[in-house]
Amino acid sequence: MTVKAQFDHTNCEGCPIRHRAVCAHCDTDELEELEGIKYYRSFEAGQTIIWSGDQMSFVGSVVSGIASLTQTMEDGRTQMVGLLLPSDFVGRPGRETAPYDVQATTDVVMCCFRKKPFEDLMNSTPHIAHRLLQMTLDELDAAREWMLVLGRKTAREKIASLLSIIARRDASVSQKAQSGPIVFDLPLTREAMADYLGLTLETVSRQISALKRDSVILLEGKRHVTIPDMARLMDEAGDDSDGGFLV
Amino acid sequence: MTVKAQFDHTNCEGCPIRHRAVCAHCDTDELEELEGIKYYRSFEAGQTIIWSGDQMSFVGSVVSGIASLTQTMEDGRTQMVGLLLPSDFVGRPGRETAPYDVQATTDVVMCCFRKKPFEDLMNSTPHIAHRLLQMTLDELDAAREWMLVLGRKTAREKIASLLSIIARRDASVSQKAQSGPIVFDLPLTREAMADYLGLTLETVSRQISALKRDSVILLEGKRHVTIPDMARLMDEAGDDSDGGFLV
DNA sequence: CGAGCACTTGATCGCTTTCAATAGCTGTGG
DNA sequence: CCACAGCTATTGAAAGCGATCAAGTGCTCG
Repeated sequence: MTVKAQFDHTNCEGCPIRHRAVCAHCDTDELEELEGIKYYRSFEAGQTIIWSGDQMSFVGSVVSGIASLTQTMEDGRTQMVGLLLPSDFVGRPGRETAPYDVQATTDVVMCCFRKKPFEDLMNSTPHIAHRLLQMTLDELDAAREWMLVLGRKTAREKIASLLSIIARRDASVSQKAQSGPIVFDLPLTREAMADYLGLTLETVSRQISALKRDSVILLEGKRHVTIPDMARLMDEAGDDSDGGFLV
Repeated sequence: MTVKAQFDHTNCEGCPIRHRAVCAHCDTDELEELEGIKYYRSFEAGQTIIWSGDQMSFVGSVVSGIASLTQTMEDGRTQMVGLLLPSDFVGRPGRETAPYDVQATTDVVMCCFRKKPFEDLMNSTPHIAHRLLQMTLDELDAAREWMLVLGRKTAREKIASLLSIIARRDASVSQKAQSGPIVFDLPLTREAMADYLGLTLETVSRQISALKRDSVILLEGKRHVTIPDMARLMDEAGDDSDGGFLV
């Protein structure tokens, strides 16, 4: 099953992630060069995009859908170490093999570049290298924020933290107003949430039920979430209201 | 009390971190430019180098000693999110305020550059920007490795993971042979270890005692550690012997 | 209708935390 | 020289939180 294209596959100007991806600061000439070496790939939910330890033949950007970076221990314990949203960059110029599994959490479309030509382009166009540095620094901040969540927060605070990150991202993507209830669909299964939070899926389920019982969130079905009071949720997450998560 | 200089403070060629720091790939001309804007600062153990939220007026490299990045919640829970060793870079070009506290864990000497001139230099010398990207990607990998430790490992595995990281770094710095026992001094208090591992200091103490009782490690005093069998320690850490931590 | 999947809920277990007491060490001052 | 404060670290006992084991619900799809 192929994911149907919602946009023009050749013209970067009309690309939905044009203003946030690694190509954000490129001028028209640079964009043309990128257009010359890019190609699209689609992945179904559940598919592994890149296996840990494999050769990485391409790098690229998530155009739509959600992918995750996961590490697995020999006995099967797994930890999600990153959530890749539209415009996020996949791959590591200058390294041969992938350090983690990259999995499609939902159906995913990626804009790919073969690694070698992209590395060459990076060396010749400072705009791309500069943007990639900024994005990597942002990811590093996000990873470190998450270390606090994993190391020091309670199960309830972990769930609230995850919900507030998803809510915040949704708000920033759809440019919604800050006030009023926030509504979104959870893009993750309970198990994926558990792997991201360092919990079991049972604990995730229990804490979501508890937050619902305490009216911190409203649930319709399993996935559709309404947050009546964002400040309340942030409080439950253990963050002061203006503290900034980056994802 | 000022830390005594162990090296020539003007000449980068003789700098002990010359081959690993952000300036590693610079040629002679670029190095001269850096020498023009650099200055050294010393910090005593326990001192805070940068406060979270403050303006960052400088960036720089750790020359000697160990610094830590820590986050603190309002109720006092703290999580160390990074360990800065000699040659590691401090600061973030392109961002105004510091996202975390930077604290001197031991006495620290830093090679500093005022932020603005450094940013200018970064734009004009691709070698620096390129090296900083590589270092940032390495740090990102290290942060993600640590997420697995924080999210999924037991207290015993966490301690073993920390010890194996310190052992490995010591080995890489002193270029020791791979085989035979590894000996080093712990540069962290039990409390600092707890903050890094997301544990309490009592649990750290108990697990160190347990590893000692089981002859995974030998202890002289509180801080002097001998590791008779590195493979055994890595096994206790839950890593396969060739798995690679980056710090 | 039954299989499969995602999720919920209950009961119990055990690891880590919490609370508390103590030891060892260093430096200070009577 | 000894007493004592202050700090780091160890160890014990008890409590609590999340994991584990287990059963059951609701939904979709063939």
